[in-house]
Amino acid sequence: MKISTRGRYALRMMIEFAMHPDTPTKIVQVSKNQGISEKYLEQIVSTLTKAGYVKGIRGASGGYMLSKPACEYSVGDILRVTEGSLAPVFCLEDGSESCEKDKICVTRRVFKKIEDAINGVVDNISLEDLLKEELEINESLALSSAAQR
Amino acid sequence: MKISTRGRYALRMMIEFAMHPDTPTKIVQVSKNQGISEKYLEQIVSTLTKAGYVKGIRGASGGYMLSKPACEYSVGDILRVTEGSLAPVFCLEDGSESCEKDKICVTRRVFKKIEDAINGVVDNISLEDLLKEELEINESLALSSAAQR
DNA sequence: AGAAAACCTAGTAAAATACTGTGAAATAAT
DNA sequence: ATTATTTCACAGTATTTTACTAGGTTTTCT
Repeated sequence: MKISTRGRYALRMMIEFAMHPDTPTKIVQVSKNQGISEKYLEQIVSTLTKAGYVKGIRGASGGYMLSKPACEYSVGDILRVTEGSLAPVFCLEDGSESCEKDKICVTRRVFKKIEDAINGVVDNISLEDLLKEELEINESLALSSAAQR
Repeated sequence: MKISTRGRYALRMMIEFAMHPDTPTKIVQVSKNQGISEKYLEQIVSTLTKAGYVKGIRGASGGYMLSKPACEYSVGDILRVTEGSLAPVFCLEDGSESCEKDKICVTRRVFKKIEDAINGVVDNISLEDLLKEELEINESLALSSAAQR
């Protein structure tokens, strides 16, 4: 019952992209800032581009940019596309041929409630929300380190 | 982001135990009813006994019994003990030495909210609730099959 | 005594996870 | 035009987790 590195790294990468929405962000920069392997980030970002969430710009001075403003992404969007699905059991996933016991299964109902609860959280937090929190934290860190001098 | 068979099977097994709270239920019976390997169920039930959730009675005419009334188990109890944890990331787990970025991490907050949401669901459904639903379904199935004659 | 159950420990095949590696294609800077 | 820089694409691999299987011991009822 864990969110994998793919989803977690994707979130952190998207926040990086959201920080300079007008200039492309390079993978190598994200890698350095976040301490995550470049190659692995490339792989993850490719699912984001395929989903149309980011635009890749090739060549020197290239990088990645969000294709929409940060407020239009939910955490759920990002996690679902990178994780594959947030359903806690396979029988709740979209394409799954419902396991015949469909309407008989009491545990299925429990899992549906769990799924709804998860979606309720992640669909109500936007990338912009994360960005704002991140900026607030960075600010307060800058202030406290300035105070130490 | 999936609940494993251990957790799912444990729930179904506990429902079986809850159905005859006064007589021991044999693993072989659960196995037949649920179509799950005996040996695997044995392994799962051992974590339930170690947690004190069920009592094993050895010997012929033995089996397993709930150690408390069904209303005193939450689905969360059962899932947590069999799954290990329901935290969506390792850094939220009990014994984990919080990853230094503790208070700086914006994504951690998201994951905490997810965890809280999951717990909110599973801690508010009791084994008795599941049992009742199960019995209702069985009844309606019996009625409809009787009507066919 | 014998059968039937729980209990215990170890092993194992398959899948998923978390990467690494190689190189091609596009673009900007020189 | 060439070179450097970046995304892009695809393949490979080590580790971990999952989902079991297997064999045997112990306890207790009949």
